[in-house]
Amino acid sequence: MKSEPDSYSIDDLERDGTEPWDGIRNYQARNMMRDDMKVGDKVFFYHSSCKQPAIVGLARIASKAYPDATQFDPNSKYHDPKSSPEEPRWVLVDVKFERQLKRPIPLTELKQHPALDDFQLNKRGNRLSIFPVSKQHWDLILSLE
DNA sequence: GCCAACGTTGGC
DNA sequence: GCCAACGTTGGC
Repeated sequence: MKSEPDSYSIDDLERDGTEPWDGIRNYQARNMMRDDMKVGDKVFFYHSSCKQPAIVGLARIASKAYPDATQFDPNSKYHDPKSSPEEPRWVLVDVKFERQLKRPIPLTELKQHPALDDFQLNKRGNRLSIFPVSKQHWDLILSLE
């Protein structure tokens, strides 16, 4: 799962412990949270749009998908006037801090491994803020730590 | 249903 | 700040 450290970093998650992952307004990402994520699933926490884009920590899914309250709040930047509590359009999951990596694994380094060519972060135009990681990729990336 | 315009993401 | 990628919007 990606996050811009300027808005929410791995340090913030460590401080907060568990955080509702609000503001996802992409149908593909929403569907993955709704259909594919299970409590206890492991998560890579990735810092995007910053000096050193990198995988920085581990987390876990801490809840099933439930409606994202910010969509009903007119004062929220995530407000969606087309959504209603009766028929919520957007959901979120809670994410629970597990640990920081011993060192951040920068995107530049991930790109150097041919075995990670088809890892989504390494693909051009990758804009999904949430995507699945295969066991092979997971194990390889963790071994770089 | 097509497609141009526009907005956003995110690496560099 | 630039630019590629790509999702969304809206006119037709």
